[in-house]
Amino acid sequence: MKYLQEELKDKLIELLKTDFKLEREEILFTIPPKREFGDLSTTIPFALAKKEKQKPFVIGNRIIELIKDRFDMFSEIKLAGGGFLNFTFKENFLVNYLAANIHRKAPDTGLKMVVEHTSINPNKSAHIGHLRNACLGDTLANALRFLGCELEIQNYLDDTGIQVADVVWGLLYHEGKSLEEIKKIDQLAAYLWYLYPEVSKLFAEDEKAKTGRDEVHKKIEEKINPEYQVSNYIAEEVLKDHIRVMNILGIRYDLLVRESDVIELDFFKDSRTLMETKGVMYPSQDPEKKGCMVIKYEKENIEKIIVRSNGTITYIGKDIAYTLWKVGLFDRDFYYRKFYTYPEDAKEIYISDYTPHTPPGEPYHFGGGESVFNVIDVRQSYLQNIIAQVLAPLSPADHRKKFIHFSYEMVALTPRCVEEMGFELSEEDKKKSYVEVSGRKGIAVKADDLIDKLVEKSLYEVKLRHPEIAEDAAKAIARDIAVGALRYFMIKFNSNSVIAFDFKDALAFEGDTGPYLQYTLVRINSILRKLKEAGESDALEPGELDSTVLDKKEYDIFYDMLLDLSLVELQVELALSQQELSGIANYTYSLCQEFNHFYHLFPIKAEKDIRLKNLRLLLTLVVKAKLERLFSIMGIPIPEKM
RNA sequence: GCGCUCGUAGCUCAAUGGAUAGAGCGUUUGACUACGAAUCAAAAGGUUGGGGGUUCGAAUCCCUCCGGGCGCGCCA
Repeated sequence: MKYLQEELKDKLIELLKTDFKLEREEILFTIPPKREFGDLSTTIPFALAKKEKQKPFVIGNRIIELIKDRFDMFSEIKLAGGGFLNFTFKENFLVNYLAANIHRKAPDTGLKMVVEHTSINPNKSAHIGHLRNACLGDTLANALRFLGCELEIQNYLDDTGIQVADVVWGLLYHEGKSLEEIKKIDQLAAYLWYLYPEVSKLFAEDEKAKTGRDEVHKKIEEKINPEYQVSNYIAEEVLKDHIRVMNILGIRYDLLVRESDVIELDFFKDSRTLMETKGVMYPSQDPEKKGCMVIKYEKENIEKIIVRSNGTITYIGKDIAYTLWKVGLFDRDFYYRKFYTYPEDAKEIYISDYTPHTPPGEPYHFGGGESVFNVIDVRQSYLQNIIAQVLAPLSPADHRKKFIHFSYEMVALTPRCVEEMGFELSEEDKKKSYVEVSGRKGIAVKADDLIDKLVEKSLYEVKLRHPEIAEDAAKAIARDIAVGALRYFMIKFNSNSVIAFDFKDALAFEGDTGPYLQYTLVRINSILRKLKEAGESDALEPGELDSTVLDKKEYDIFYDMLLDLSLVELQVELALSQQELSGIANYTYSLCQEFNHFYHLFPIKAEKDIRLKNLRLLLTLVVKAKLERLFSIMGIPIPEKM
């Protein structure tokens, strides 16, 4: 079932089509700043005025002539402010509409979307920058799911890169450990968190160490032991640690893809054929790039190397091959095996492999998405633009696949935060508003450490408020609050603004924070529970609702909320079309603010007038239903109490 | 050098080219004998970095200057 504004758009286009050419995208519904202007506002007359070369109010009046008396739900359609086309709902239309559609869901689109996120180098623990990636990626996937898409979540594992070789060298030759000894290391990812900066420093200073590392890298590529075994062991162990941390935040994956398998199974062969057939890739005529296969990067009118003169494939080439597989542009496929089982519900994650593990007859349907979303920070924009440009002409003209770089800015640290963690800063860095996170330098906040601090603080707050509560129950609540705080913090900022991380802000539980949202919903649940305990109904009585019984003050607040609540689907759609998930967070926050305001003014349980009580209960139920949907999109858990 | 991006209240940030630029934190003041105070109410706080332009309308688009950040390899 389509939601309200979607139906309105369809009908407007239909009614106006003989007189005006109106695109769907030109119809934007907003809520007017003043109630007397109406309930819903559009700027259609302004948009058409430009095309028709007429005054907005002339166009507006023509539109009104065409559409008046054609809508049952409106009592008035009028022009205001020189060209705003404003609609006013009939008395009680909206309240009854929302009451009838509390649990409505978007219809299935039948479209499969592939979202790749997290994709952390498997050589150390995750840090806060990775948390932003995973929180955005998971929220993106949930938002798409909310709008009726089928989702596949992939996590790409760069197991052939130099970063893994760095720590393999560190363990084998710097620390002189054997594979057996390495296997005995407890919390390997965290161990490597400290080893990685240590060896990175050595590579910068000591040529011999660097040469040793390069040899290790080569041996890994050639599958020579013990380097190869150690590298595999590390990559998988660290990956499991990343999966564990993200699972704490409710972030999960369907498939892990190893770069080594993309290479081993020669996915590039198929993408090469495709690119050459379509003339996208060709031998360079540039003497400096003699013997290289290149593509033309239109934006800068330069050639980018895909195959080096020695026949090896560049990073861009590998990424193009993987991306082509993701959108299903060739038949070649990975082998798969089960890699990890989530302890809570036994759900499996699969991993790619280059040798057969697939039991005969067991079908796999990974890859082949309608659209592919790559959640990667803005520093990869250059590369992602190239991939997008290459991909466009390779998919059939009648069925263009979409490749979307879901870009966001990095998480940095405030100088104060860096100093608090005990690092020395240069005078120059101290003056900066933020310092870039660097796993290589060790200047970073480990995801586990941040989560621990959040849990510790929320546990303290929970015990303060509920001293009677059992330790286990308190801890479970504290975890929910910590997760809510973190996930909200990671998506509330615009994606193209740098988060200057500071513990003070990240640990805030008041105001514009996750716990504020949670508190609103926990209290709603508490009200409904108390109603039930008192033997009253916590569900809505059937029958027509009449909001005219409310006095003016209450009616105004009540009606504003109804209008805002009617925009949920629109807000989620808008966030996706703008690639700006913070809109979902901001919208949810404003709904909570409105409800908290309402709650303080007007009692629900204690109200004696049954008509008032029923209306307030309806509002509470609608807010609850909408908040639950929004929370699940953002991955914010709902604690029992707090 | 070229490309991308940011500059909004003391601080951290919102604002689909729209109607009077909004929140939180902090400051000052008030509200728990109440459906939960992780809450609510109120006050103070703004030349949206400067200048020009486009538009019925600009924080938003264009130009320019100033000040930050990031990216641009036969690395990954």
